[in-house]
Amino acid sequence: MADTHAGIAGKLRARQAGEVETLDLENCPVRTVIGQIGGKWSPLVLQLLSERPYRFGELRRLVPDISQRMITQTLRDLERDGYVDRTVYPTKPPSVDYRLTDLGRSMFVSYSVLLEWAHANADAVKASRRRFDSEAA
Amino acid sequence: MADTHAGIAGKLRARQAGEVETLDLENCPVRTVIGQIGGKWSPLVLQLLSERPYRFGELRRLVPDISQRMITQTLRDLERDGYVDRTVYPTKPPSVDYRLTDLGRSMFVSYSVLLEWAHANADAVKASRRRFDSEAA
DNA sequence: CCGTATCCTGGTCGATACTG
DNA sequence: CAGTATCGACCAGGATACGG
Repeated sequence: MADTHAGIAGKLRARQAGEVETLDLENCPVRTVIGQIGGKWSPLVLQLLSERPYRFGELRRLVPDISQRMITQTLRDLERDGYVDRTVYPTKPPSVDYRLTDLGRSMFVSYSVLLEWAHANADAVKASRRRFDSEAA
Repeated sequence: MADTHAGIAGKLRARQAGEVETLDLENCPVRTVIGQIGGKWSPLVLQLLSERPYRFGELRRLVPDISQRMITQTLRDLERDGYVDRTVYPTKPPSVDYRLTDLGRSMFVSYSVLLEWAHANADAVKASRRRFDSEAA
């Protein structure tokens, strides 16, 4: 079982007892998930899509300073991981919209707990950061 | 107010109503927090420290394949943000231990919700990924 | 035992230009 | 409108060597 984050301390004890058990960092569930949704634009896009479906152009306009390349890539990666569903309407000109899948909504419920913590405590973190940097001299 | 992730849809409505309101991506609370704890080694280290304090060498041995440079840097950054407390015992040879602060424990409570989701659903994500990649042809 | 300093590489992201 | 293609800058992260 390749579960790096489950019971690491248990593995330490096992190792001290003489067993040889190795953590599998290649196949780590946490990295699989966090690696994508922790990206630069993913939280922003996910938050928007958690409210309602959006069209490509809407997302692009709503997220300032995002390049066309990055909005495309972010949406493709979220679709690839099964968080987002992409629907093409073959109108002229074409129209595409994006919405969360059930998996995406399920994930975002858990993610939003952390996101809310971030909102509530970002000032404390920034304060700690300033203090640390000034003490560095 | 520089709160990128709070009420973006509200800002859309405001913009559609003719107001000019810009998102501040430089000073974004989510990036401040996620940028650090979403790093490659931070989740692993935080998970370990959530169990009990650890000494530097223990952490190094517990996290396979981490370089001395990265364990040091990860711990310093977590300390800088106020999540981790570093205690030096001036013994000979010196000994240093690391433990979560109250802020760190508070953060990890929220983080662990997402971490647990990742454990439970990583297979679904990987399956979706494989499906997407094979369809790409 | 617990680090710091230096160099280097691979991947991420942005800018720009072009297409169905 | 909704993308793809290409190039280059930048930086997180790894290897290695040395210091308190």
